[in-house]
Amino acid sequence: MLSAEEQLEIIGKGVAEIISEEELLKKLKQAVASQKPLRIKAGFDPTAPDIHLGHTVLIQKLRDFQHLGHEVHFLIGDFTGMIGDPSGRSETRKSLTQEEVMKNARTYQRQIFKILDKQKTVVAFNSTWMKKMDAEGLIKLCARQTVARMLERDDFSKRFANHQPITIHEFLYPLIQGYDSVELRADVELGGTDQKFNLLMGRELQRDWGQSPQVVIMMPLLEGTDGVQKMSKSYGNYIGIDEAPHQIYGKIMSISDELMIRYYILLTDYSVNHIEGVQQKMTEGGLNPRDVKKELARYIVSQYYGEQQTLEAEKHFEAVHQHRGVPDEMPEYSLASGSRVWIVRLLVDSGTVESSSQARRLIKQGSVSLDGEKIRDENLELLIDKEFICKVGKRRFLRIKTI
RNA sequence: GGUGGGGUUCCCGAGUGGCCAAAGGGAACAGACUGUAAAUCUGUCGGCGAAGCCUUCGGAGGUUCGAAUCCUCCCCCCACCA
Repeated sequence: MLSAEEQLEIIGKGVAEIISEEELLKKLKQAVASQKPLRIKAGFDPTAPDIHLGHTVLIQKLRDFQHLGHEVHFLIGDFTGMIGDPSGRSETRKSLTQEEVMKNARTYQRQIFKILDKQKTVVAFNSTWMKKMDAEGLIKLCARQTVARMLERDDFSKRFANHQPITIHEFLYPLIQGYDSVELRADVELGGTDQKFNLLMGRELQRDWGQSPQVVIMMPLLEGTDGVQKMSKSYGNYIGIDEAPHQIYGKIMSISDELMIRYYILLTDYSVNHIEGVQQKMTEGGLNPRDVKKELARYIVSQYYGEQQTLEAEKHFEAVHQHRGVPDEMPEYSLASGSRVWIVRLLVDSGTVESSSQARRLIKQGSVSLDGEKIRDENLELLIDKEFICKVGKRRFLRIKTI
């Protein structure tokens, strides 16, 4: 085990806030002295069954702890998932059914072990203890906090001020999340900055239950591909770690140059110094941002797929986007040899384009080409006598085969 | 329970009898450019083999030559008071 100070440095990289650093150092020292690993808790709401890069910021920090020899408790909030975390929400979340929650939880587990060491990870479900809690227990838990305290929370107070509804069960969420820390006897809990209130609740409840309060470590929220809103499935700006390698690669290449730096800081192990150096070189013109971005794309894809697939993803990108070429693989559509097909019909029937209106528009805009030749006539009747490659826009391809 | 305010195209949001397939913004898509699926600029942005026609403004009826707009009923949402 590394010394407490060395550990603190690794843990501290990239975090938004630690409450408190002194307490953490103290706990680390104790762990080193007693050779007893710390119990690290991170809770996940099984709402989005796809883990995306935003989640990985936190999971990678858990991995750091694992590497340092600590015990990671991956808590799946199957019970709280039925409430729906109100954090950062401007409206009440839909609650999930038991079935949905369990299905999502399974997917979660499969995905996190792309990053975490399965052998060293304890997976827990908060329904284990919450299902046993009776009404009396719940009321006693509720008695620990006041409405005023709840309303201190920024999202609640905003909603309250804006006269948006807050349902009472939403107040239970932070209480239960906090109580989970009691059950897990967590030494440290990790969460996003938006989780601050919930994380602090754990400290208070642990104190109430006579435990030493957990240290709270908050990770910054990763912006999605739009560069504005946090990465989230519901905003459609996410990059899922289950996506195809070339998809991940491409999505990373589509982020703005500015956002790329942020991704470097939160998603790679490069030191802040190194990243600033790269940034400097880019502004001076010594480095092409495109190449820097390609390196980021390689870095991330190779985390979830091997070298081989990463290289293929890059080749795909270079062929299709950089050199405006044709990918190796594309959807195929077969037609009888010698038949004649109206180009619009072909695009619609093959599923390349959604409607004939859209196909016409695209043709008018000069975005449809056959074997590299632009089509201008939307009434074109195509004679199917050989294999064609049809390209729509920059990245939609169709191979037309003959039978 | 009482009183007000709402539900418009993927999202936000304007529209209060014809000029409305419906302003504006965002997203998306396309073209140009490039250093890339960055940035920027320009355009497109319900459907139909495209002439015209059809469907769309919470739902169902109605008034009218004509309804997103007016009337009736219903459904849903929100606020204030209790």
